[in-house]
Amino acid sequence: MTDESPKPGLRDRKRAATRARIEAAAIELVLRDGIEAATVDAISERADISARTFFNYFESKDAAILGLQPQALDEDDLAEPLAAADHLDPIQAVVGLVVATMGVAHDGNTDLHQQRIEIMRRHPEVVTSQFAQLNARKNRLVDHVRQILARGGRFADDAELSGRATIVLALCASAVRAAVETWVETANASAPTDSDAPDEVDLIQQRALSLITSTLKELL
Amino acid sequence: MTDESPKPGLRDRKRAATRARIEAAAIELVLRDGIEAATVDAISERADISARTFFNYFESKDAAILGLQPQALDEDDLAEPLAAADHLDPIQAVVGLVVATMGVAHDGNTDLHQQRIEIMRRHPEVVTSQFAQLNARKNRLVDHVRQILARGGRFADDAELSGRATIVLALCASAVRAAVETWVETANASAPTDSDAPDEVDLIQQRALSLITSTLKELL
DNA sequence: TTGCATGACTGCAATCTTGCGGTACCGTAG
DNA sequence: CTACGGTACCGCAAGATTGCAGTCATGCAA
Repeated sequence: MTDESPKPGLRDRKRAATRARIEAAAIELVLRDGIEAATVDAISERADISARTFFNYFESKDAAILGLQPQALDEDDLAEPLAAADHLDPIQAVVGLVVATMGVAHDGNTDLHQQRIEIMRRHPEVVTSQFAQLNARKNRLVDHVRQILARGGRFADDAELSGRATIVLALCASAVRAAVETWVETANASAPTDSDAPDEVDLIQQRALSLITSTLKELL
Repeated sequence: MTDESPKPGLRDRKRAATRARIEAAAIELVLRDGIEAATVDAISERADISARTFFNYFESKDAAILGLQPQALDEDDLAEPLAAADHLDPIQAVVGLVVATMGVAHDGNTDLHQQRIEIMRRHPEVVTSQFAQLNARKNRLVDHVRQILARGGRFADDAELSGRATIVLALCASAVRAAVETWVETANASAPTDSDAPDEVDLIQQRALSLITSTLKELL
């Protein structure tokens, strides 16, 4: 939407275009034929690429449907919250890491966004399947969280500490999950969102955060 | 090993035998060639069945390697802990459900058991991949846990309640996971277990339970 | 003993996903 | 303008998994 980089070069422009074509094709086909009938081959054909290239752009069919970036999660992404963690209480520190890692991203495209919401309503499995990725991401944090917990010095042996860290992260992942799922359910009942919900994603984010902090308060 | 049912009928005996053959073949091949080289086709061939039949006995290659039953999880399995839940405090009630659902089963065959431990040491991914199943199982409990939590009457709105239930169950699943994983890690360091560890599985079980209860105490 | 309903086993085809190797194209240094 | 390094794309094949439909064995009733 904004014009941060005026012209990223032909290569990148083409790549972005292809990516957009895949996302659009995926959404259209899923909405039209259902999620089973929308095969990778079909989506790829509609996007004018080979099936092989499809997986060059998205990690999985589901990721393409939801438009999820590969989310490389370099150490860079963690640098800032980790630095901040030093002078925060454990709860805020953990929350910072989680937000940096598991944040529900969404680009500016409202059309696609609305259609994806519709897809999640019709096919809750896609959402579910993405939590696996979220869990994987979680594992990269366990060491950091362990250090944060260690600072508190409340957990004696190493196993206890590791267990706690794992549990705390699972809790965060589940909070995100629970927030998304209850939102999908309730949204299911009400009419398809028109314009009165400017940013449902933010609402999910908030709900998850509130769940997380309220639960962490009792754990840390 | 014991003689509970004298003769379950030819059909069932054959089925059990086939199952055992698959388990043995899977373990042998994995230990000999590594987990990648031990394809479903290879295992099936060695067990004298078709690849299709393989998936008739086990939900996945990993399940076969670890010898995991499909774990139908009928309502029957839940009947007893649910009945008991009525007159227990929430913590004990939840623990009862979790044990009934996520228990780490192992049959009496010590040979296979030892070999599986060795496999888990060499290929931690197999273990990891099984937690997906554990998560799936978890979802069937969320309603029951919600009711248990509701009895306490400490959570106002419905969303809060659902969120809590989801989180509590994630916590339990993670505790099991953490227990298994730290065990695999530490076992990694020490020499291959000989005979001094009569029942490592029980140790895991205990460790998980201790983690669960200690954490639940702070949440409920 | 015979016959039928049920469950077991199988081959086949479709899907998703990944690794490998080869070809075409973009950006840029000379 | 041209050659070169790096990407992008592509086809191919293997591997896990599932649905479908046909065949055969088993358990039980007549």
